[in-house]
Amino acid sequence: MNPLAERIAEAITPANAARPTRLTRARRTALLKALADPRRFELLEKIAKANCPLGCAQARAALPISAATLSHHIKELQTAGLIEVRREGKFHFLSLRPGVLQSLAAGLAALEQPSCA
Amino acid sequence: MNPLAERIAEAITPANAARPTRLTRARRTALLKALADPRRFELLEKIAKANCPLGCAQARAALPISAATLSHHIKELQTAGLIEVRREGKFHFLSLRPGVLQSLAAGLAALEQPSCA
DNA sequence: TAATCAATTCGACAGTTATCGAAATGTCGA
DNA sequence: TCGACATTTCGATAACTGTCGAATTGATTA
Repeated sequence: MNPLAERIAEAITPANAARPTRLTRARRTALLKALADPRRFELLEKIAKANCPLGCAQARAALPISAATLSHHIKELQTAGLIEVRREGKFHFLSLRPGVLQSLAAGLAALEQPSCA
Repeated sequence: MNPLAERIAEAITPANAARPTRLTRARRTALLKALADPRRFELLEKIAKANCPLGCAQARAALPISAATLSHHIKELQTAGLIEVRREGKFHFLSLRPGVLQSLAAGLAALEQPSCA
C-alpha cells in the first residue's frame, strides 16, 4: 500500500479555504483518481449535498455496495484529502473538506488559455 | 464540421462563452478518468499551453514515452472529448476543445455548498 | 515503384484497483 | 462480561489500464 501517513499529512496541511490553493502535481493526480470512480464520486456527492455530516449508515443505504467496499472508498476519499471523518463512538460521520474541490476546479479551469487566432 | 469553423462557432456563441454546459454523469466520469493519469495530464498541459495546435513529434519529445503509448493517450483524450485531432497529411495536430475543462471545473466547484452551521 | 517517415494497431505483460465474504477490531448497552 | 452493532482489515479474484516492441497502415518523396 501507499505511504498513507505521508499522503494524509500532505492532504491536511493547507486548511485555508478562502482562496483556492495551488496544488502539486501529485496531489492533483490523487484528487482526480479519487474522483474518477463513479461510485466514489456518488458518495462524495451524497456527502456534499447533505447539509450536515453524513453517517455511514445513510451512505450505505444510498449506495449498492458492501460495507467493506464503502469503507475502502471512504478511506480513498479521506486519503486524497477530499473528506474529513469524525468519529463519535460507534459511528463515523463524513463531511467535505472545504476548499479542496475549489482548488482542483481552479487548476483545471486555468488550463484553458486564449487560443491562437 | 471543420475544426476551425467549430472553434469559431463556439467562440462566438454567447451561451457557450459565458456559461459552461452541464455534464452527464457518464461524461464527467470519462473526463475525470482521462485526466487521472499523470502522463496524460502532462500531455494535455502541453497541448493547452502551446498557443497553436501541437504536433505529435513535439508531444513525443516532451514526454518520455513510446510512440505507441503516446498514440494510446491521444486517443483517450480524444475519446473523452478533451482534445481535437486535426490530420494534415502525415502529421496530426492536437488542440484543446474549448469549454470542456470549464464545464468540468464548474461542476466540481458547484459540489461545495453552504455548510451546516 | 520503392523507400521512408508518422502514426496506429496488435499482442502481451505487469501493476493497480474495485469488489466481496469472512474474520477481526472496537464500542456501547444490558 | 456478554452480546449486538458499526466499521475495518484480510485474502482472494476479476477487470481494467499503462506500457512496450513488433507488425501494420497510410502518406510523402526519391
